[in-house]
Amino acid sequence: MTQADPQAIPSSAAPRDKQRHARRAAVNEAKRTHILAAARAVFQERGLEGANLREIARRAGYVAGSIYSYFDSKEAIYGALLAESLERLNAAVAAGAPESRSARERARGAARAFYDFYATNPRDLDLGFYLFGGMKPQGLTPDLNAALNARLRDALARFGGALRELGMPEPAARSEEAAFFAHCVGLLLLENTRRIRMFQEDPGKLCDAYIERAVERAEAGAA
Amino acid sequence: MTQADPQAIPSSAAPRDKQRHARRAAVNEAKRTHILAAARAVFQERGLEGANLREIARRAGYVAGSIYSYFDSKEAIYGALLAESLERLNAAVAAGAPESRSARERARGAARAFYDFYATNPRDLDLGFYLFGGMKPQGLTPDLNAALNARLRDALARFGGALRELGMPEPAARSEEAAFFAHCVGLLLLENTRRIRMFQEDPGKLCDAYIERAVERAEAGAA
Amino acid sequence: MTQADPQAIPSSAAPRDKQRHARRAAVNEAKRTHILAAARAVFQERGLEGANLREIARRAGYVAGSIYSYFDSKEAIYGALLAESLERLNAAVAAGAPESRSARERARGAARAFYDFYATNPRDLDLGFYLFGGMKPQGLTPDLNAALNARLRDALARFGGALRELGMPEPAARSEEAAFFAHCVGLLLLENTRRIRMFQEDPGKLCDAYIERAVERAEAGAA
Amino acid sequence: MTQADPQAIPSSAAPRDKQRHARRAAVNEAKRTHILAAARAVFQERGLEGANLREIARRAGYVAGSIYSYFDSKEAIYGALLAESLERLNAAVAAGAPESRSARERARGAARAFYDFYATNPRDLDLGFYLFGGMKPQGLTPDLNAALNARLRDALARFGGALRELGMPEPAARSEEAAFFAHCVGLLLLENTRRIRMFQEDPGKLCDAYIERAVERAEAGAA
DNA sequence: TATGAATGAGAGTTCATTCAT
DNA sequence: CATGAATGAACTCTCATTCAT
Repeated sequence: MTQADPQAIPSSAAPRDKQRHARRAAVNEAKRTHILAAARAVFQERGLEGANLREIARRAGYVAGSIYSYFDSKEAIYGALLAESLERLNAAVAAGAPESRSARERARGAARAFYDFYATNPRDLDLGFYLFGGMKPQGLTPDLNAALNARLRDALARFGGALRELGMPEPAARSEEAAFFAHCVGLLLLENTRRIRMFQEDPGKLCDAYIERAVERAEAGAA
Repeated sequence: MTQADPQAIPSSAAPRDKQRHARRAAVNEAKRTHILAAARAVFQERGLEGANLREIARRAGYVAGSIYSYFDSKEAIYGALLAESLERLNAAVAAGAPESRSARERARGAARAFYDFYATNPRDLDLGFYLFGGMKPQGLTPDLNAALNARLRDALARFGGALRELGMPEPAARSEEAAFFAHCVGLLLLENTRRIRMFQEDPGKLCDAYIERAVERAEAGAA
Repeated sequence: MTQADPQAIPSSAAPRDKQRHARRAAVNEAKRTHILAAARAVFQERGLEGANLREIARRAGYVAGSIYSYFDSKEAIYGALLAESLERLNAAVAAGAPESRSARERARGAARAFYDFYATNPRDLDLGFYLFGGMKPQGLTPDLNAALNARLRDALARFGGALRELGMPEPAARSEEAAFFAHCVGLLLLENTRRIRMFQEDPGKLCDAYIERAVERAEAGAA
Repeated sequence: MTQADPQAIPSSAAPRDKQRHARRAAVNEAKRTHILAAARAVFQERGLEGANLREIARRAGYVAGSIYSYFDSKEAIYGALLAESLERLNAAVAAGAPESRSARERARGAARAFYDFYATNPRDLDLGFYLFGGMKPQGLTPDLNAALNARLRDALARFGGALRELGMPEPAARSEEAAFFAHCVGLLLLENTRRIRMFQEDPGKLCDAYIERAVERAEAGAA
């Protein structure tokens, strides 16, 4: 409104602009985070199919159209949600494999934390697969995609690194990261779709058994 | 009109009705199959989310409403499609593990055929998980659900049976069926979502490696 | 921005919000009324069966989906229309039986106004009977139903009250309200369906005759 | 098909054609009646809104399209159904007012039978009003309309005639037929729409009271 | 910034009716 | 005569998105 004279307070004008900009960015980021929290809550309750912008906005205290000030599209919300989900995943895995433990314990802890994260938050898994499967181009740009992939690898690297420390040679360790990820995903899908019931198996125990075998192979130093 | 002597041409009057009825039933079945083929094609191109009745009907040469002469609802089409998919799966697995081969070969053949079936027809996998996850009650009745589960287990039993023959004890063999299924599903999802690229791994080779380890464990007679 | 001193301009800040809110509510109400008017027009031309949301919306200058910003469902429009219709009925009956007149005149005036209202607005009658007959639960909640019933009774009570003043004993007066309502409805239906033509009678005169007899009975103090 | 030589059997050819034609007409009529019975049953169970051709046909042992061999349209079925309904009404009224009784008894009996017919068969009333209100042109031709009106008047004439015998002068008696009809219709509608509940009155008793007053007026020889 | 009004496309489903067989 | 397949229009309702204010 009132245009401040830049010459009146010469040494503080630029910083003031910067400060204002920074504050605005911070506020904006906070609101985005708030909307994402609402979106996550909606997904948790209704799933991906049942979620819609109106409901997400309502939870965040907005009206549907207002969301577009913060996100370009519904798909963009999904993308942001996934990014944030992967941060939580990394935090969980890091917490499950403290540096203070032995390599064996870190391998087990990281792997189990990875599995538990998605077992406890099944909607995060839905989200990931929905997005990678069907998201529209503007929702998941190559850049974002690469960033998300990187964060997922980071999480798995905690497990892979421990296996390497235990003695697993290089090509095998990398393969094992992928294989373990696949195994988890499969088990989680079986659980989420209640498909596991038909086998009368406990997916958590199957995961533990898989982890144990991988650790054994690492210790044996073989592929 | 001309009253046919029932004894003169014994197998004519009633059979003619039967024949007509049979032909009608055959034609009807063919049309259902044709519609299902159209539905499968639509799924292949658009995925489950993008598919809609109008498009399915259009592909089959119908108008949307006409589909309801053959299927009670959209979900019923999905159910039929899944049932048929599982039949093809069983056929593929059976073909991949002929009785003439050794148990080891049958284990490998069945497992690999299972994986290849879904690797070659990724939409069949989508279908299965969509349906078991989100299908409406009237589309997937408990009866149908049980039947579908049974067919899936049939397919996996070829693998599990061979492992048992190789010496894998009981609780382990059953667990392995579930674990192998989960591993396949995970790998396939990684592949379908192009997520596997980030690991620069070949999912087929990862599957083979998994199978090989399972066969070794079976031959070692351990869990 | 400019922090207004609450004491300086006492009736400005909060009231401005209130005013805006009030104006918005008024505009909203006006639009609802406008849609209801369109709906009433459609009913008048096409009847209840022929009416559909698209047409109602089109008349109101909207697209079908837009109506849902103002009404939850088609049935809700009907409900609102009926409520509003009953208000007009009460106003008409009240105008037809001013307090300044004698009881006899008020009985005649109220009864005749009741009849005339529906004779002049035949679709209001259709509406009432359609709704009470076939409306879906969410369209006519028990609460709304009770409220509507009450308003109808209010209108009839003007007639019944005057009869009581004229000397009609209690159980008879209440019965007469129902009987008169029935008589009106019957005559109106005969007129609306052009069925009255076959009797070559004037329904208005038949109504007057009925009213006259009721008034006489009231004055005779008998049932 | 084979054209019979009219000269070969001179005295029987024409009659034979007539007989065949008559038999065909009879069969046709029987089938129409059968379909109407099915339609009536469907209406009784589902009401006019819930009824549809497929269901009517199904009940009659036909397929929807087959109905068009016997009726030009759905509306034509309704028209025929109403015609038949009026026949049953006349039969009921005649039975309720035997010639052997006194004029007073016949007046009461005819009126009450009229009311009871529709009170017992509410769908017949729906039918009548639906048709006269909204039926498409081809469903209710002027001829049919006139015929239906005539049969309705026949039924009411039993009541009006008895009033005349009791001493009601001409213009009044005719008016009373219309007025009584209107009163019945109103009461029946109140009952069918459960609207009568709000008055806590018994519609049958209200009808009796109305009849009694009409009879009294007839005996008093006044309008 | 946030609103709320409005849109337009599209969804699944129902139904009376037609017509070749 | 009866069928069954097929049609096309119509229905209510949902939703992401846009835009003036």
